[in-house]
Amino acid sequence: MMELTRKGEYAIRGIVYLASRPTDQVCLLSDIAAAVDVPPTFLAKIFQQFSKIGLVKSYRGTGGGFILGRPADKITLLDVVEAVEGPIIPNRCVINGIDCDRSSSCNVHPVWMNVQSQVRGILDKVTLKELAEG
Amino acid sequence: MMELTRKGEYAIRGIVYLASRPTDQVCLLSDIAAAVDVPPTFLAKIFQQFSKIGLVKSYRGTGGGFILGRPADKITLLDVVEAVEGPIIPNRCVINGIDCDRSSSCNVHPVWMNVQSQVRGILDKVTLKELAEG
DNA sequence: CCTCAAGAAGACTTTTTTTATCTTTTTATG
DNA sequence: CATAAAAAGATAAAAAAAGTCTTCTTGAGG
Ligand code: SF4
Ligand code: SF4
Repeated sequence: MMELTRKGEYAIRGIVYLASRPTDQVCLLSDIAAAVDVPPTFLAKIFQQFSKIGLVKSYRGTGGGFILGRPADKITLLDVVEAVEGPIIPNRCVINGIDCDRSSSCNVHPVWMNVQSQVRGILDKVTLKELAEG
Repeated sequence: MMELTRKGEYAIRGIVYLASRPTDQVCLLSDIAAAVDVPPTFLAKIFQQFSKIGLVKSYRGTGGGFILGRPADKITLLDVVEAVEGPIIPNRCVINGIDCDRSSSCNVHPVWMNVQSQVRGILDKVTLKELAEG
């Protein structure tokens, strides 16, 4: 239960690697993919998602590649995970607005709310800077 | 991410309902299924899993059905979830023994260990008794 | 302006997991 | 023995995950 998909794992590996590189140096996707051992075409999709929400900045054409969209200490693991996996949802009923008809009287519901809150808290306290340096 | 499957949700609903019934009274699977709005054949499979690990006790034949395998305050939400969903695994590398070749130098690894520990902690503190009564 | 090197976008495929259902067997009751 | 119920196993449909392929767009450099 609660398992990160490969996509999520790949996403983290890729962007942590990027964070470990010199800040101003654009990185080739193919280089990142090779370094973190991820299928390049798959990682491309992931970085496209990153790019759309500004987690990374992309440059096209010759000499193009990727750099972080903001400083590594301003990007959290939660940002990365939610970018590719969607929100942290231990159960459907924690989604705002979408609740099951039992939720008002359900004693399990608050437990999932708590799980969600704790997990988000943990992931939000970890930045790419910490992950890249250690 | 981290979403409980329907099987897990059904499992919880079913056993919480069972915990809300008089302790000594065997419950028909079909009654439980109807009460918690779950496909009876699916719930049957779930309760078979419960039965195998002693979470519930089953009686076959006429007048048969299910009762809890032990007192409701001795069964935790973690017991129930892990019974049908398997262990709480935020990422492959938290499984004992099965670690990726990067795990020793990986800074993300401890984060998943922490997530696992926190989530297990939360679920393990909630008993069926609390859930059934409120 | 032409060519080449990158990423962007979208369609497509394969594999795995989830969500069931159906049939047959076993066990117990009366 | 007839009937009631759970156990077990096979099967199937649907959804999600994982990965590939092709085409398009953008930018640099000659
Ligand atoms: S029954 Fe309770 S735990 Fe399950 S989905 Fe509804 S509110 Fe959430
Ligand atoms: S790279 Fe790190 S987080 Fe990912 S599976 Fe390996 S040890 Fe775990």
